[in-house]
Amino acid sequence: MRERPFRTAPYTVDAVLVTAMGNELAILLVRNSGERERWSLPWRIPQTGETLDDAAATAAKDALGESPTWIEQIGAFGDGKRHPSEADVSVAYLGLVPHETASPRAGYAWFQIADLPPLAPRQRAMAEGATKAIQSSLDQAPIAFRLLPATFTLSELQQMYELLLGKRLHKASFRRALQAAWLVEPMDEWRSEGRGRPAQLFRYLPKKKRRPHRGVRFDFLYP
Amino acid sequence: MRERPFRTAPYTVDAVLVTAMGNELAILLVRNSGERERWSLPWRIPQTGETLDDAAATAAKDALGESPTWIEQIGAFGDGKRHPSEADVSVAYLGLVPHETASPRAGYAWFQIADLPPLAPRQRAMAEGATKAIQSSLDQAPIAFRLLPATFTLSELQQMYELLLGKRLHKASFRRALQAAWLVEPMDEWRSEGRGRPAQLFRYLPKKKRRPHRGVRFDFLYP
DNA sequence: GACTTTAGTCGCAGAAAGTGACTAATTCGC
DNA sequence: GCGAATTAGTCACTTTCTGCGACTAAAGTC
Repeated sequence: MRERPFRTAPYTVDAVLVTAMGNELAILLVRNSGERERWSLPWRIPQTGETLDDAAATAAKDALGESPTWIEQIGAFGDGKRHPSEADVSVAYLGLVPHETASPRAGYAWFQIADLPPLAPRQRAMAEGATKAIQSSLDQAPIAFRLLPATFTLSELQQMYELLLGKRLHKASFRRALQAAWLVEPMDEWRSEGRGRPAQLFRYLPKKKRRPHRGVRFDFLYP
Repeated sequence: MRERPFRTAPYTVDAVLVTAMGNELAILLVRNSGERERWSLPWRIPQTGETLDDAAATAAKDALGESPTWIEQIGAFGDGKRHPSEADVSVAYLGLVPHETASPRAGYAWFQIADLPPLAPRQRAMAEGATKAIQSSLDQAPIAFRLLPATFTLSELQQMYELLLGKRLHKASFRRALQAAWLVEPMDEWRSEGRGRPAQLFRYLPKKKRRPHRGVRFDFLYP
């Protein structure tokens, strides 16, 4: 079983880079060299000595010029579906980028998640896996904060949550919950957005207090 | 970059099979052939045409004689750490087994999760990844039910949750939450466990009603 | 038959969430 | 300059949920 020779790269690392564009999530794709209107996720074959995480970070940096504010592996995809490379397994990473600071390099472009061009089947599965990962870790990880710039208004934060959750939230409840969770810290700055009262700026407040959880919540999503 | 020849198997699929033994979670390990007291996770190199999921199911079946009640990929592990094979990446799967019905084949044995023998570094990482996966999807997936036999008493279910959560729960609150979530269906059977009033048997009730969720819960676990 | 043990329920007090109405600070139209 | 419009931020009330102690129920033990 060992010493079996392999002729193509055994696996790739693919990056699903996500940002919030307007009122939609968007994914970064790269135009396939040679083919006219074929796009794919940015991917990379790890070099010897390069870890999976390294390879994902490099693929992201090649695409964006800078590192995502969040990057996390979402799993290995294989199962016979086709991929731009000939590898039979790809390891997918989810990367989050604030849209304000994200300027893709030449050949790369953002596509709204609901309106993706045709992709190789395995890459489509990875894109779907990424959106599921966002959904499921939305209340486990600071997803929304990583899609926003370092400072933001509470209205912007609420809009981001509404986008991610796909539903409207009540302002007072949202802010109460936010305060209870000690997630955010006010700055001494205000921003005036044209009309209306200026909004105070906040920033994400990491570490710190973990609130005591209360009882079990049977909010199962699986059947 | 392509056409680079590989001399060893490019990747393995490793199964972290978990059960609840007494008051502890336990993992199934297999004794390494040749070496006296070295153990490892059950693993397998996918054959051509075999998907990752297939390979994990096969590894689990080889170990237990039957399929786990739950199996799920938890990610790819690599990053230079050593593995029994020479592959540089392994894809880990978490499998759950009710202890009552799990009888390992020869060469396999359960080890309490807090008291594992030395493992290859990558396999240790996978075992830790599996326990983290259990923690984080405990309220997303019917983990507890997959560690119990098909029918169980509510006290058994509560004990399983207490084991998984690592804390005691209040009986009345537990049952109220359970009822609100429509997760469980009473049978027309009772079981008498020696002393005390006999307990009614229940079974897991899949599909069906999804309760309307309420507002955001900022119960972040990450810093 | 009294006592112990486990199963299962009730109901209250306090905490948290849903919601509409209110105040505050700015720009725009005139 | 001033009122309308717009966005930010807070308050107070109602409804729902949770923690918890105390209770009833049905079995075995001695």
